[in-house]
Amino acid sequence: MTSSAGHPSRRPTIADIAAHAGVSPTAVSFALNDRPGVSARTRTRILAAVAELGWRPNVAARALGGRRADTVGLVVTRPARTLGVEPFFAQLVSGLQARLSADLVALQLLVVEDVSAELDVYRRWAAERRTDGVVVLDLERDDPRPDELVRMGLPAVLLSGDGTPGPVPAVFADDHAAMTSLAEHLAALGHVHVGHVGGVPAYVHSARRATALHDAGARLGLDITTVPADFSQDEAAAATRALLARDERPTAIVYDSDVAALAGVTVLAEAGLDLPGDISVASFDDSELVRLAHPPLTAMTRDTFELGELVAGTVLSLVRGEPVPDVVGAPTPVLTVRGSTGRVPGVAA
Amino acid sequence: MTSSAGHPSRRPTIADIAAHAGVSPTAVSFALNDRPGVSARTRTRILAAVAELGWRPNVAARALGGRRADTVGLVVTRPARTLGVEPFFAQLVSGLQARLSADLVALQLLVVEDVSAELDVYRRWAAERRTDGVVVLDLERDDPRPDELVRMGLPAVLLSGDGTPGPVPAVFADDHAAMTSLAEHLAALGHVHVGHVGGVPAYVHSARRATALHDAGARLGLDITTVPADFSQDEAAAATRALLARDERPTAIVYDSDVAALAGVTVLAEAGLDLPGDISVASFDDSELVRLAHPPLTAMTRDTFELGELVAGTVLSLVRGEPVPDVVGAPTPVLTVRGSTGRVPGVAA
DNA sequence: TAACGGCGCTAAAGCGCTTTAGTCGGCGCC
DNA sequence: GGCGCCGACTAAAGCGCTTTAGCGCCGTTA
Repeated sequence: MTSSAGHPSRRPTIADIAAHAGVSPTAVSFALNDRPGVSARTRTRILAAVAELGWRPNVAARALGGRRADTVGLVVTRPARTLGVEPFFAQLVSGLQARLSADLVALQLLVVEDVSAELDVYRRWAAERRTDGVVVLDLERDDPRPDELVRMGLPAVLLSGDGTPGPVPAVFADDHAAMTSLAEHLAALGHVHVGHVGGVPAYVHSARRATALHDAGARLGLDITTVPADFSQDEAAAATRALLARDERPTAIVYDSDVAALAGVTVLAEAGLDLPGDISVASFDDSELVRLAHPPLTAMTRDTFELGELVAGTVLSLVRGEPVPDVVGAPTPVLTVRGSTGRVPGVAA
Repeated sequence: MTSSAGHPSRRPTIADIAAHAGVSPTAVSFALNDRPGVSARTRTRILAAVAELGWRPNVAARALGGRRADTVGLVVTRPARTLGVEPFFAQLVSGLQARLSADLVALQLLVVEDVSAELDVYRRWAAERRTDGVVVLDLERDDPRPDELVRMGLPAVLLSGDGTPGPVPAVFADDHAAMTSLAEHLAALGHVHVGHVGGVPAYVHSARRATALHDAGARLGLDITTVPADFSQDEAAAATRALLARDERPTAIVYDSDVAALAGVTVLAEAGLDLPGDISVASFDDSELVRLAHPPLTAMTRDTFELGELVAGTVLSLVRGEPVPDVVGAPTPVLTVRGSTGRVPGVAA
């Protein structure tokens, strides 16, 4: 198992394998990088030497020559602790990681306080040639990041956005269509007064979801009330209470995230409301959390792991200079009906 | 905001700032690395030039010179998708990240299939000088990783272990003591027949927990039945059903993880059992999931985020050659009693 | 006054790889 | 038969930084 003994072990360099194969380092480099200028015979001889000596590229040396760093970065601007709570992140990171590691590209993770710190990180990474590209989350209205990234020449892929082409490619899932189907589901169950615990209003995707719900509401004759909340469960709980306190108490509540939904369900339980007998609940994000709730929650299902893979694949293409569409379509979340939504109370089936 | 215009922007190198400050590159390097051989005057002049030109070190060049890569690695050997489910991981990673990024050290994440693939990754990282050190999880009995890591000279810190000094430093939380206090809690409530849905038996910490529970049981007169399960909720559910099917049905069940506990609770609910009226449930891992359950579950609480910070700090010390104790003590998880545990049914309070 | 030593600094080599600019020999062509 | 061309290969420079060796100067010491 151990490499052949002998000289006090020192990592073999391409000079070593060049000597071993009786060629120049240049030839080795060419052979390793599949470049022309080496005969098939020589190439096999070189690769044999590589295998025999157990050579591995020194990434630092490679990166120094202006090459790839074989690393993709992800900077998350959220309170560090929420990372551990939101299944979305963990799933996304798993997916990113899975796709990247298939190509032996590493994922670099960083959590920062705000967008300005995030931009600093990008600048540092670009300057240090630490990452070949980055994934950008939570696009905001008038977000400075895409333009800045273009300016500093750091390849980037946006997750989300509004589906319109921008300065950097975006992976886009149609939240609008998804939210519409949720609204239709509730309308079909006879609900009219629907509460909506939204996400951070500044986020483009949150805004899109709210808009979609209101659009669908107008069309279907629903009375939608959106109350924004941030990632915290406290805000989601407070928003739920606010909705319950309204004159026209909603008979159904839609939550923008699974964590918010769970917090909301707790409030509803404390208020003595039965699901779905007294009130229906749906979550926009599906996850383990939502499935494990009692009753399991109706939610918009999407494969976040797969989404991560898709995003990672897009970054890889971009980094390699392969053509990448301005907007990469991700599957639209699909409605999964579970026990938390039912017919509006007081109406015969 | 933008750097002063002029030459078609090119990253300033140490040569540029040397020219700008009127000294040699060597002097600049010395100044930047706080080495003697530069007068205070010159040093300030150099640092001023650095600031003015906005110089940033090129990590690749640094690493090439045999220096740090400023990166710490974490390889997780689990099915990639479970990563997104277990709050423990996400929290741990957040904590690691938080501590590392304070020192501008990056976290490299990789998920692999098995321990042999994990070792391959370590070998690659060591060969490529990609990471300065690694964090190792889920130690198993006769685990080859510590010795191998020592052999390849890659600094490593173990999370968990059994509290005895080994070839590499370990951060150790006393699961034994924690599990003991859980057992005492159940005994105090009058439970005698206690089920235990364990973790992966090969893991040292799972084994320790099981041992602790059985030890405490022997002392307190409990009848403990351990059924092992892996990370999957299916197995946890099956284990729960197995426990319910026993002649002497347990009046309380202890779960090794939060995810397992949630799956178990679902089974219990389906069986029409009321918590804690009919049966008590406790989870060894605390988390958001556990708190959001109905009723919220009694659990052993520890701050996993903080644990991550502690581990990261230990790796950093190790990498820098600072003295690190063989065993770094992490806080013992503390019992948090919630609504899921109550007096044994059929016994007067 | 000469020898010595230390300080402040520089020149130059080297880390492992890529890349540019060749060199050399053989082939086809007019 | 000389010319140009092409394929296979090499020499050498260069990426940005660290480090080793060494140089000149000044103050100290005998």
